[in-house]
Amino acid sequence: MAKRGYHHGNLRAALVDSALGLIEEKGPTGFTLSEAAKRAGVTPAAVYRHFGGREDLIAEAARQGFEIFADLMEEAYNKPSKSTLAAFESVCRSYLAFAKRFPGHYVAMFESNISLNRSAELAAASQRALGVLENAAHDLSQNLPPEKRPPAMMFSAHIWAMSHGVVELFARGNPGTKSPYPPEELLEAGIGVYLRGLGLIPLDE
Amino acid sequence: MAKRGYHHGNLRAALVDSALGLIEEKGPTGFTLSEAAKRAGVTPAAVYRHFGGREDLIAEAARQGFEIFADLMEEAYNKPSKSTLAAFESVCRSYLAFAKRFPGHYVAMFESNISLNRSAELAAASQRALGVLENAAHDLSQNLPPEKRPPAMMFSAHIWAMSHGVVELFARGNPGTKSPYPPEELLEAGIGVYLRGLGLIPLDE
DNA sequence: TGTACATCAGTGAACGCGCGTTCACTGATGTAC
DNA sequence: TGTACATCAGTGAACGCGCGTTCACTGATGTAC
Repeated sequence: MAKRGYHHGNLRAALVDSALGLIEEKGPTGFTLSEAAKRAGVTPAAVYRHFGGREDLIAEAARQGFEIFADLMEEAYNKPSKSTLAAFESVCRSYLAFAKRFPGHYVAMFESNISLNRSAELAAASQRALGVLENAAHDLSQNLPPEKRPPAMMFSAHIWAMSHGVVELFARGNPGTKSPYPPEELLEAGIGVYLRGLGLIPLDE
Repeated sequence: MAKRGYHHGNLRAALVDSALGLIEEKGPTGFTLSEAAKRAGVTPAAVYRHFGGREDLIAEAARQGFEIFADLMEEAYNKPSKSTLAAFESVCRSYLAFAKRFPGHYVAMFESNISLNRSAELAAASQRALGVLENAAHDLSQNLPPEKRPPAMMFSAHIWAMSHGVVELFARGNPGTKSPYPPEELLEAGIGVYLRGLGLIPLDE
């Protein structure tokens, strides 16, 4: 990111970065505006040139997270592949990949108690991300005869729930909980079973 | 709970209760030792007669939560029912029922960043609860021929993940997210699909 | 039943701390001439 | 190219606050006689 500002260069971006680092290292509670400012090499007061306050900074981190999240899932979905099934599974893999690669973002998005309606931009970004998943689910469900087709929204909610559950329970270095299986394997298997249950994968495959 | 103490009666229990109320109302961050003491009608310093400190109080709330959780799931599982399938589904329903009925406990257990190994009692309680779910999954999987049988641990991890995901994403009055379906319905349907995928429910049922 | 005593749950004051936020300021940068 | 000026990003000090924790204490309770 090129310097463009007056003194710091791009303090706004640097603040978001330190916030993400803090969240990642210390959990959602571990983030403080003052500490984020300190990490960016700046006085706490300087933050107020770029953000309305503590919450706005978290919200911006979450917003960026949803944008990246949506991009990654979109990329996975649009990657040329043999089938809608393969495309869908690729999207699911990218869910977990995102959570592991951008843990700070993930926490800001889902564990910081930020309202997704706090700003229009945040709401739009989160809807875009969830929309990708829902689209993938919708397209895949077209492989089923109409009478066996689940509502796309329910379908994607199930996938989302299982993915989120795996991330929260098994993908974190959760103190005291050790995962019985690698999270990728666990999620892949779980979604496989679920898709079989819908009739989207033959039972004996 | 009968009075049994000297001055307050049973301050220890009262403190856990106020902590749970606070967590429920204000989220995991909203809990402070001082406020919990105040709600129990007592000076913050009094807390130290009963707990090592702030974290110990949360840990005790979580421990009690796991005990209740385990009891409820056990009860659901041991309730006489037509089949292992019915018993299993009953356990799943009790998962969500617990989360809705004891939201403070649920948060203390899963969102407070308490290590489950912080004390032997907490570890035991959490293992007991998860053990019930794993047993139910194990018993149900016996309905399958051995070569199609999933490892009980993976089976129960999937159910746990989906249940937890539904709770976190759709069962909370999450600000900004509105659930597309009632969480009970969503979870019941999701688990139904999953069980079909394992071959535990006929596909056309 | 009455009294003296021991116990120990809860008090109240104090602590040092870091927090989010405010404000008048300063001084590096970009711009106009 | 050089100078004067305007801008505004970041400073530094200050604020009031509630936090978790400590400590010597006090006074209600239970107990021994």
